Amino acid sequence: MLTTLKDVAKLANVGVSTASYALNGNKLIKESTRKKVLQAANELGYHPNGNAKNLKRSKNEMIGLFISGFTGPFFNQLLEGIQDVVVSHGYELVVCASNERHRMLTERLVDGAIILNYHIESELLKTVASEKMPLIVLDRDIEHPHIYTALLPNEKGINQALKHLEDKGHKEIGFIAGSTDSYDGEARLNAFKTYIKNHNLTTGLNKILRADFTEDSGYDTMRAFLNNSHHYPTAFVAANDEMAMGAIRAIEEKGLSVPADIAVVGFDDIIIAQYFQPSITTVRVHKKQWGESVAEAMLDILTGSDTKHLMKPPMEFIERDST
Amino acid sequence: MLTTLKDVAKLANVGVSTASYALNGNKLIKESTRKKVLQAANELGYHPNGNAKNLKRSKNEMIGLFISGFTGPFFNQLLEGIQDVVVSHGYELVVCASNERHRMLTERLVDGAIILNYHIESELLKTVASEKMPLIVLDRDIEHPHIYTALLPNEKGINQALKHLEDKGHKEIGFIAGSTDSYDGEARLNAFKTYIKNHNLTTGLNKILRADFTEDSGYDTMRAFLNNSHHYPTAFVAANDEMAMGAIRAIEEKGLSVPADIAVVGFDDIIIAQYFQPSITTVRVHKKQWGESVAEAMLDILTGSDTKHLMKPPMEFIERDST
DNA sequence: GATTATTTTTGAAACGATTCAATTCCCTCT
DNA sequence: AGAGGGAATTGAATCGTTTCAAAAATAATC
Repeated sequence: MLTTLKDVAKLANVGVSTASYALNGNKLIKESTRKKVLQAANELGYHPNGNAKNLKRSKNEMIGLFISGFTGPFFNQLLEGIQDVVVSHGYELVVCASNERHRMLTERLVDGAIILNYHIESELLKTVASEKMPLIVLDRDIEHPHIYTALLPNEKGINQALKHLEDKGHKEIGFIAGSTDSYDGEARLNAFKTYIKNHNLTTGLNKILRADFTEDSGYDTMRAFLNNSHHYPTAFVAANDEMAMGAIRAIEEKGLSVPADIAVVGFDDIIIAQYFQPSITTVRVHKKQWGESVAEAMLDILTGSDTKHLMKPPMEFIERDST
Repeated sequence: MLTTLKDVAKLANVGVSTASYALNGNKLIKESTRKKVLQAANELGYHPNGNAKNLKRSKNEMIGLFISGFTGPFFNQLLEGIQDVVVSHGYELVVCASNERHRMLTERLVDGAIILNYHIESELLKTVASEKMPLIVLDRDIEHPHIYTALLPNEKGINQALKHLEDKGHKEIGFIAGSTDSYDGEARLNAFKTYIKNHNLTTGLNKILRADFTEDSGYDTMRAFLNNSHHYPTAFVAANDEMAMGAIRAIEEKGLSVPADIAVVGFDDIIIAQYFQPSITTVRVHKKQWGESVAEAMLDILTGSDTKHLMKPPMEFIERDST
């Protein structure tokens, strides 16, 4: 059997409550007995049982980030930002990528959760969010007293991209959309549609290609499109960089040139975007800053000081060789 | 107050033990009462308290991966591999990046842990490893009945790289090492030294540059080296791809050409390696497979079937334009 | 030296589940 | 109608902590 607080107490020859106080640095305990207890704990290699502790305390000092998977180069920077802030406040961060049960979340093993996982249903989120466990969602919009929302300024980004293309003289612009269950993806698509309509640019439903955020899907979709159409827009906006890269591959394979024949702009500014040939014009999302501000907000919420941190992360348009 | 099992029981008008059995699908409970309980639980939005549950059951059905941070493109694929296997076995995976306390680990909030975090001291690991919580370490070698080791075949990789350079006619080869607290980094360095000695190749201590795994450090170190030396090796092996990239930048900036003047080979085969100009010759580590086999091993250990899964992940030499 | 403060220490009651052992139901069978 | 037996239910103990309220030990006061 693993060593427990009782064992420590026995060895140190004190009551278990004394042992507990001693280990937790309660100043009521005499220095000499604290020494005894510490010594005993050390000798036995004692570590407290977190489940028991958290159960009694009814808090975990732990905040969770729930994502859908570790694929894609997008997460790292966001994670870094969150991580930095969380640990600097004495909490710990756990990252869970799950697609079915989400026990860390539902069983309240964290004090607060940041959600970026479209697998988790909004209904579920509503039943777990509470005073004791606030949520910040990054990938949807939910109305609930304990669910906070931190969305990307997708519309602004798309507008900047389109403005740029318009300035370059493009009149007919297509869009490569991601899978429909992505909030951000659809937000970008909608922003695109609105802009096109308001600016009297030419496009048609058939110029809105549907892929699924992966590079391969971008390639496949663009390839299929070019094979079936004798006429094509002079520019495309993709809902993320990966698809932009795939599309460019397909375009070049078809003997057309980027950006001369077709310009392509991506979204996110993942690291490879600058190394790709041609380097990709894109909308940079400041992921690390986003992470930081989200984490700050969470900590504010947890410590009661109601938050002003939930501002949208800045976006920046980056012009490179693909336009 | 949050809703507890007792609340559910009361609403369903049954004893709390009945409620517990009902929710856990125990076949002793009559179908009609189970319905009642489920209904009540649903109505109250009940989710069990994980801490209480895990405390009583004394298991968490959760395995932890402990890494030092989310920086660097190395982790994603490893993570993916682990994640896939873990969830397909009904466990959940939590990833923790901590550098001080490691509560998830020490407080036994996971049933098993995979360690790739040089911040965690081996002494600590020895005090937490136990029958109830086995460890697999990926970044060191520990002798302990409940700590298993899964290291990369660094030596093999380095040998392949050097053989390749030798075949290309290089006689004098340098090495760009990472920071000294990395087990893999030092293993690569040592493999390099041994090979050089055994094959009578020329090098000197001054041809072993010391950087810290980041691209910038590779750049700085190589730049400093070239500025101070009138003579340089015709090839360098770097302990990872990032540093190789940095070094190449410095070399080209100096007006020398890669690979004509100096050939460079990296290690890991991170995604950018193939996009970089020139694309980087490197030793591919099959990170996803590595992750998978490690996870398989962990599950084997946890379910008692003692493991045969701990084989070293395959490595593959990839020749590209930088040599 | 008895009384009152002041430190220290401690047993016992939570926390919210699971699960054993005992009880209550409900049938079926003499 | 009473006994016997399986099915269904349940109270109570338990997991390993924290923490309250009370006891014990020590020091201070008159």
